[in-house]
Amino acid sequence: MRFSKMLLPTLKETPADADVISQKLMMRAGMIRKVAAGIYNLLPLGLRVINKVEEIVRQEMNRAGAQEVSMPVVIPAELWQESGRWEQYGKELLRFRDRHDREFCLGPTHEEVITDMVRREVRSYRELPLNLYQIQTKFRDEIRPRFGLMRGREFTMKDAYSFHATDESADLEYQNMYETYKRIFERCGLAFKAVEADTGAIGGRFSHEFTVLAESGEDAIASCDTCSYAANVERAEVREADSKSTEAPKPFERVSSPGKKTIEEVSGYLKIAPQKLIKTLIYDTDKGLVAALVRGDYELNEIKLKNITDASWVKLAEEGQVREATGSPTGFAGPIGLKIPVYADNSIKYIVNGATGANEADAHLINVNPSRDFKATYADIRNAVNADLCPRCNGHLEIKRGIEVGHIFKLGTKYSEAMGATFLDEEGKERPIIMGCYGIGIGRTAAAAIEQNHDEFGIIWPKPLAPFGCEVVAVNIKDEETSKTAVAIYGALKDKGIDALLDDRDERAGVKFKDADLIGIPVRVTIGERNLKQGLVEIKERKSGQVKLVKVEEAVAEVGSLLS
RNA sequence: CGGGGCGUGGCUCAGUCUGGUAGAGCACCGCGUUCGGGACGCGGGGGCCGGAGGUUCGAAUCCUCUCGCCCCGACCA
Repeated sequence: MRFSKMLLPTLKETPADADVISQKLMMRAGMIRKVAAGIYNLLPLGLRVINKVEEIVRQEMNRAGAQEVSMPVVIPAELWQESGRWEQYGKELLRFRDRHDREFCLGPTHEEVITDMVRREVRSYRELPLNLYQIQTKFRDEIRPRFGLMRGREFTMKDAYSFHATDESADLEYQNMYETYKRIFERCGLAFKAVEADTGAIGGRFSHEFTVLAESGEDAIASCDTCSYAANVERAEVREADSKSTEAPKPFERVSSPGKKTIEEVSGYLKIAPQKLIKTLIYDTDKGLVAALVRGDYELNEIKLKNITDASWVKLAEEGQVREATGSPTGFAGPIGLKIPVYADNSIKYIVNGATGANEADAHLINVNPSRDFKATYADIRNAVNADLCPRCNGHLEIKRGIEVGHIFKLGTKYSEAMGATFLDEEGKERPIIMGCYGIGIGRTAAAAIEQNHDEFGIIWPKPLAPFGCEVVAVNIKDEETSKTAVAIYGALKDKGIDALLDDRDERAGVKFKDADLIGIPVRVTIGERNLKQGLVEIKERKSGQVKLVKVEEAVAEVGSLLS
C-alpha cells in the first residue's frame, strides 16, 4: 500500500476526549474515529489490525476443532424470554420493535441463539461434542462506554459455545479452550494471566478470565507472589491470619459521637484505629434486609455477600430501609440488637474491644467483642487486599490491574434446560446438553496490545498484529534514485509476501519519521540520497530502535530475517 | 441513573465573569524558499459560536428549556 493513496489520517494532537493511551494512539494513528458514544468507525489501518487478531483467533479455534458459524445481530425476544434473561438482563440489552410491533434485541451474547440452533439439529449423543464459534458484532448498551475500543457499546467478539453429552467431555473442552486461549494470546504477543473469575450474568459453574496486565485495566487481579494462584478480586478467596490479641476484653459501653458517620470520622473522634471498627452495612436483597460486617479498613465484596446469602441480587439499602432495620439514621448501624440476619467477614472474629454503631443517632459502642456481644454468620465477604495471605500456599497476594480480553465458562445445563436442548444418550434416555462458552474481545485485544506496547512516540506493534510488516520511507520522493529504489524494495517485499507500506508522500523527512513511529510498523527501511550514493539503505527496528545500514540488494532479505 | 464538567472552522483551544456583531495555532488550497526527525514567507478558503425560546437597541457572552459529549460511582469481551 502506498501511503499517499491510503486513508490514513494521522493526528499531531491528541483528541480531547481520549483518556487511555491505546485510545489516544488509535485515534492519532488514524485507526479509529468515533461515531457516537462507544461506537467507532474502523479506518483502513485499524481494520488491518483487527483482521490480524481475528485471523489468529480463527486459526487457533479451527485448530482446536471448533467450527465457525455466523448468527444474527438482531434476535427475537422469544428466545430471551425462554431463557429468562429477557427479564434479568436489564438495560444493557438494547430492545426495540419492528414494524409489526414484534419485540427484538441486539445480541449482547449468543447463548440463546446457539442453543436454539443446536436443539433443532442435534438429537443424539453421537452428534456430540460440538464446538461452534463466530466472530461477530455484539451490542451492549453500556452505562458508561469509555476507553475507545476497550469498552465500546458495539464491539466485535469471538464467542464459542460447546455442547457435550457428559461432564468429562465438557471439562476436556474447557481445558482445550484454556490451552487454545493461551496460544492465541501468546501469538498476539501479549503478557497475560489466566485468573479464576466470577461467572456473572452469563451464569454457569466456574470460569477463568484471561487478563492482560496494564495500568489502565478496569479489573483488579489478585495473584500470589509464590505459587500460581491468581483470581479476579471479585472472586479471590481471603484467608485470615490468626491473630490472637493479648488484650483483655472489656465490658462494652455506649459513647456519644455526634455527627460522626464515616470510618475516618469515627476513628478520628474515638481515637480507635479503623482495624478495630466494625463497619456495618445494611443490604437490601431479594431475601430481605441483611447486615454485612467488615473491618473498618476493608471493603465489602458484594458478589461474595450475594453468594453467601443465596440471594439473586444485593444492593446497599436506602436511608429508609436502614432506619427500618436499625432504628437510626445511616452511619450509626451496629450488629448488636439487630433483628435481621447478620453476616460478618472472617476478619471480624479477631477484633477485641472494637467499636461499632449503637443503632441510635449520634452514638457508638466501644469495647465490643464479637463472640461475646452478638451472633453472626461468619464468612469471607471482603475484597482481597495487597499482602493478604494466599489461599493456596504461604505466599502473599499482590493486587494488579488488568484488562479482561478473554473469558471461558463452564455453563453446565443452565440454557439447555431452560430451552429444552436435549439429546438421547446411549441408553435412549433424554438428557439436557452440557454446555461451555468461551469469549474473546477482538478490539479489546488490539487495544490491550497497545497498552502494553508503546512509547512516547507511538505504538510498537507486536509483529503478529502489526498492520504492515514493514514501512518503506522514501526520504525525498522527488529524487529519482530514491524513488526508484524505494519502489523496487517495496515491490520486492511484496513479492516475498511481506505486507509493506510505502511512504511516498511529498513530505519532509521529519513528518514521515514521526508518522512511522506513531503507527508503529515493526521494521522501517529508510531510503535517502546520502546513503544511496554508497549503495546503502537504513533499516530500523521500531521496538529496539536499532539501526543498521545494509546494501540495497540485501535490504529485503534483512527485513525478512527481522520479521521472522 | 446520581454527582461534576464541556459544547466556538477538520483538530487543540482563547473569547463568556464585565453583552457591542468571532480569534490563534495546527490542518487545508495557491506561489516561492527549504528538505534525514512534525520548516518558513506571502496570499487564500472555511464558523446558523450544539439546538430552541426569551431578555436587550444589540447575545458566543445573560435567563429558561432541550440535545450531545466527557469525567467520578453501580456492568462486562
